[in-house]
Amino acid sequence: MNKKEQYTGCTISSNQTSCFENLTDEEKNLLEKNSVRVNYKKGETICKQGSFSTHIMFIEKGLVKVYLEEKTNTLVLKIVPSCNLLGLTSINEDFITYQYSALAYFETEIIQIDIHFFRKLLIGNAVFAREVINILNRNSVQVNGRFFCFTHKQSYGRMADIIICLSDRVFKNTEFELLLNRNEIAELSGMSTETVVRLLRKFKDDGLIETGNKYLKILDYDRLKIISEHG
Amino acid sequence: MNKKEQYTGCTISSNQTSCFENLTDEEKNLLEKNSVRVNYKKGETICKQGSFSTHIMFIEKGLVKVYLEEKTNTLVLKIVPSCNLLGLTSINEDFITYQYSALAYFETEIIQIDIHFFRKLLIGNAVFAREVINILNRNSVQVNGRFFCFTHKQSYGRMADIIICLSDRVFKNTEFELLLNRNEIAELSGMSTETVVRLLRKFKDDGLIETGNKYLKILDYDRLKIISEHG
DNA sequence: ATATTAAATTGATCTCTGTCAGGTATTATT
DNA sequence: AATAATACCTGACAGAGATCAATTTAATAT
Repeated sequence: MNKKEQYTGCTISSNQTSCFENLTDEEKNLLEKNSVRVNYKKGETICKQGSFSTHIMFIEKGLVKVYLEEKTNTLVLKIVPSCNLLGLTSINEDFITYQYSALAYFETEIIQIDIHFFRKLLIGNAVFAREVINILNRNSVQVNGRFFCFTHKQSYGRMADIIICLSDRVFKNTEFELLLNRNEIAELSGMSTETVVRLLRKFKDDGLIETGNKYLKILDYDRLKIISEHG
Repeated sequence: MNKKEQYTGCTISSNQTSCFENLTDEEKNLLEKNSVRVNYKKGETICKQGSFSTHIMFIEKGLVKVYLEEKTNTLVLKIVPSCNLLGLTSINEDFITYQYSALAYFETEIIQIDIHFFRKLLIGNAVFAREVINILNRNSVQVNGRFFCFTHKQSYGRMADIIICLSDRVFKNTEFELLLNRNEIAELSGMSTETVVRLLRKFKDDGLIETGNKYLKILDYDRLKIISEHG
């Protein structure tokens, strides 16, 4: 029987797509011709919500923050690692502009694929289209889970979530160099910077984690997990 | 130039799919054979999160609440009117169970389509697949907008949202019989029943709406709109 | 090394909104 | 019609977390 999954505020999809494997050699060739590689430095904007959507992006290397913005408000939808696609929403011609912004968390290499070409690929290759549907669905499920967490968990739980998430999915180690500052963690977990500071201190005082200068170490993974589930 | 859309907590997709128009006559025939019609009464469960996903559902008539649940918590993702599909997530074979629950708000007629057959349709007909992709994308955009609202707007704004939404999209009239009770409105707008009551009273006192026995009338649409945008 | 800017921290306060508890009105049932 | 059961309403209270202001620490530039 399936283990019943708990929702976590975790944003980082651990999925990696292999959708291009479904293309024929000829399609792959054409893909090559209709693509360009672009490198982004930490903090650079990869695509901007509201601007014309001219291409679909494939993350070749790096880590990308995908977020919504309106006035001064921001909502991080997901953090996307390498081997994932960005901008798929605009496959739909109703969405002539990007529906979200994306930004490089650090050094990131993107392959831009012409959107008209991408649409042609979809029409011409149903197996490929099917794989894209799968990607979209995995995405929704993940964002929905995050939505659930944001509305039902309080800060303790969300903080625990993000620590676990960083450990499990990004750095794959219980001890890691913390590349995000307090402000970025706040954004990710949907709370204020001050609250992040206070919670991290509390977790430290309680012996759950150890934090130093830009580094974080999990001391009591199990207890964090419990907080994640009940907080 | 495009008017810049504001996010609203509005849940009701005004989209209606016509994806089946892309099928050949033969496919339509097969579709007929692989489908059954089911009628649901108000409050009945149409599909249950966590149960095996055996079919995709098409809403022929009615109104459906789609929501996530975990323990005692609930999150309404969207309200879906007729001519829309449910359960598309499970096109992806990774999701052998439904990822959300759905319930009839009132008398609803559903066409259940065998999921294996639906998958075959997708593989066999790229135009159809493309339309399904469009549906999924419209869906995500809507749910994301709602996510944004829930995290950034406070109760006043969300309350205004829902009143406008009911008026514009469901009953298509500024005066309507309120089919939802306070508890259901609370669920929809992500707040407690008491808060809903208080806000409705406040809106009434401020001359924004008129409420009577199970009915609601908008008196000052423009001011509601302003509250929706700034609240 | 010093100055300047940015990030992290801490404390105090304040507000929104949920919870609880107790009402009244409305609807359903016998 | 009487009773039971919901739904609706109101007030009091409390707690989570945001905001503001001030200080310390770290990072960067001169």
